[in-house]
Amino acid sequence: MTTSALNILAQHSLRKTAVRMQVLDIFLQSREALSHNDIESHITQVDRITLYRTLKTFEEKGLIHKAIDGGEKLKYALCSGHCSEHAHEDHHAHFHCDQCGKTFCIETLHIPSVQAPEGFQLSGAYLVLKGTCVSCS
Amino acid sequence: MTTSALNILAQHSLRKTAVRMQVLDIFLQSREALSHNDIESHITQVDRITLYRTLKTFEEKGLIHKAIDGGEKLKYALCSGHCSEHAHEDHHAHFHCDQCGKTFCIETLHIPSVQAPEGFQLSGAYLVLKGTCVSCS
DNA sequence: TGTTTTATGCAACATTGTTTCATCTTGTAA
DNA sequence: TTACAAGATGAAACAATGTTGCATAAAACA
Repeated sequence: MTTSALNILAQHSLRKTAVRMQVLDIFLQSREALSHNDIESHITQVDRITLYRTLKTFEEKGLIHKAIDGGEKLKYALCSGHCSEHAHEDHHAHFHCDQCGKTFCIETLHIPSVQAPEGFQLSGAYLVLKGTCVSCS
Repeated sequence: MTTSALNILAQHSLRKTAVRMQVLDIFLQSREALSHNDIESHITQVDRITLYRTLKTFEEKGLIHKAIDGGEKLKYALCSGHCSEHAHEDHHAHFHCDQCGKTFCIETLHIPSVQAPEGFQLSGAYLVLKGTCVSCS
């Protein structure tokens, strides 16, 4: 299995540290995208600054991706396995619940291909669904 | 014509004030979505707090809508006419330029209808395109 | 013109994010 | 195992962003 924190770090040539292991474990145990604040409140005594840097590193190296949800807070979710430093491949939609504010990756829903407007060059797209999630409805 | 700042305010039963007129004029003259900061730098001497409240009021009353662009900054754009306090109707995509960071409403591109995942109830969706805009390519 | 309602500006505060630097830890090689 | 170099962490200081309460000013209306 490749879904242990230790393996994920090794796969991306990142050093094993206490903070990184804890943060990865939180992501592995979570079904939803997490904001900086969410993570901070799950870990006992982690430095704010270190967490910012950890998330930044994880994103750059392809371990996690930003979950665009139209909300005011930036959230991250684990990449599904095929991402690397050079190519993020998160072509799925995200669902944002208006009630509880949680954000979920909808791996089964791919971004539909759209046509770029005249003169614009397209490099990617986000699709965000909003409404009420399973737990809230 | 209904596209003067004064008319827009009247249509939404909002008082005519200096700040509101200035902010609306900036939106009317802009082809792109504007962040709080963008607006602040276009107006000479406006109070930060007042601007926050003005934008909030405008959004609640249906004059402007949030332009979700996946960027770190919240941006707003003028609604196209059919919005009100009770129903925002901005079912178009937004384009975010990776180069200059500007965000444009793509009125001609409507959000495709998607199927909600099992157990989720859909109330709306955002579609964000990213790439290079006309001026930058 | 006077009164009521609403908007504004200021102060103070809360949250979020960044930079610099000294210290500690990890991985590696002797 | 130990020593070393690269990288990660934590603290302080700062910058940007956003909110709340309150006194004052302006707009709408009788």
